[in-house]
Amino acid sequence: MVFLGIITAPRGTADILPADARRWHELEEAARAVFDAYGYGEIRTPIFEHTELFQRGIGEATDVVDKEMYTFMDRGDRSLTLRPEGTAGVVRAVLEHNMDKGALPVKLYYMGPMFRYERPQAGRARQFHQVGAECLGTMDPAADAEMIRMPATLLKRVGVTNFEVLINSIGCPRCRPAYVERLRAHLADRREQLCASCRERYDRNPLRLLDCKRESCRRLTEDVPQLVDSLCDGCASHFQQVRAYLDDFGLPYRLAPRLVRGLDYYTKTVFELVSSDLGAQDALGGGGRYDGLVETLGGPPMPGVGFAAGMERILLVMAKYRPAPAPKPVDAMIAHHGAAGRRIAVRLAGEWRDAGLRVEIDYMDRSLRAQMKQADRLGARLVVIIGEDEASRGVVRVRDMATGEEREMRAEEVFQSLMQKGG
RNA sequence: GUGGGUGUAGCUCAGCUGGUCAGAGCGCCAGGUUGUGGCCCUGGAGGUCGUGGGUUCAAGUCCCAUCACUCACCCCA
Repeated sequence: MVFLGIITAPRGTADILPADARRWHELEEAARAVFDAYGYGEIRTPIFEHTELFQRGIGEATDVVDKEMYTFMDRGDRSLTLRPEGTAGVVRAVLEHNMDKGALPVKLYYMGPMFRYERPQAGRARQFHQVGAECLGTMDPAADAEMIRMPATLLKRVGVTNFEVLINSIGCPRCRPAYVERLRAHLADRREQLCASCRERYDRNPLRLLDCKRESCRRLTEDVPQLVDSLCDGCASHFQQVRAYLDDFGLPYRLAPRLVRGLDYYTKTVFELVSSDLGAQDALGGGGRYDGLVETLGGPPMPGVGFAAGMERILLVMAKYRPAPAPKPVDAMIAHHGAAGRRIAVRLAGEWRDAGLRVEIDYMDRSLRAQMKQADRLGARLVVIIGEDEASRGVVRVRDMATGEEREMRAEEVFQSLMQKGG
């Protein structure tokens, strides 16, 4: 396929062609409607940031920062990184524009491309898109509950109902260290039996031991103490309240004691929305509370909670349940023949388009027959025919494509009737 | 980074055990209708059989390498 010349899109990236773009629009519109209802405003942050933002925000020990970032030096010797997630950039912008000093909470949403250097597979790409929201400045468990409800609502809006909500609480800096020590102590004597990556996790990031998929590790950690049983009073109470709100919403969820998430900034509530319609990468979205992140990024102590969902993944599931939206039918195809006819056709097309009509015209010097075929393909409601004869007599011939009826009219009359029907 | 699968026209794919295997359907273009759509009929354009080596008298068809796609591990959205 590729020999001399043609260059393909880089690995893990994809073009979104018009037929797919229509699906994207559906999702984007649904998302904006949901965020709007919840009072979230859109924020658009840069696609690249200082590398340090992610190192500090996401955490050096995470896989994302450790081995998945697209990092490069620019011509001014700055280390920059294509954003691997959205939260760090949003928090940075909030601080940079002093939004933390205004009315709280700050409620923002975003959607756009993210970049992670990984091996592509079903539902995973190097450039992918996330839609997400952040709520900064409140500890209210209702904010956590809403942050779970928003993506759930969005999914339902676009016809995705086959998903499950998983939630857990991973505690806070007051109670988590103690738990981690209990966990280590519990596993100390069987440490050597863990898989290689779990042996490393034991030192670096013990919480991740909990979600190893390996059967052998599962067995070894089966009787390990549960995080939820080790929460401090504050975290336990917070988690209870979040669950109560979810119950009030009538939003079913499953407690997932081993759900921990791969980014360092999470505290208390963490959650994922997973679907069996996806492949091995089964998360449609996820998120949680991050009460230490703002401070980590140089701001004041300020709690926050957010979620992010993978747009391609949602689209993948959407496609299973919904037909692709058809392109909008054109209002009129202006078919022409001869030099005089073409001049009039081009002028009319321009004028009608200015008025908001969808008008097509032939540029290939095709026969009337071919132009009719084209009109049919485009779903044109009517075809306006302007040949030598019509041109010289100052009229146009109008064919109704549904009924096949045809008659002569003045161009202005056709325009008026199109405008009436179009509303 | 590690493993498995796949790679033939724009698209979906046939091509068995190496020797008319370079094909079909759809799509596209044109004609049947010297100014008229959807159906139908006819014709046409379009392919270094991913790429590079090798084995062989002969290779889409076997071997090796490489690239790409894909699925899984890992990790997550």
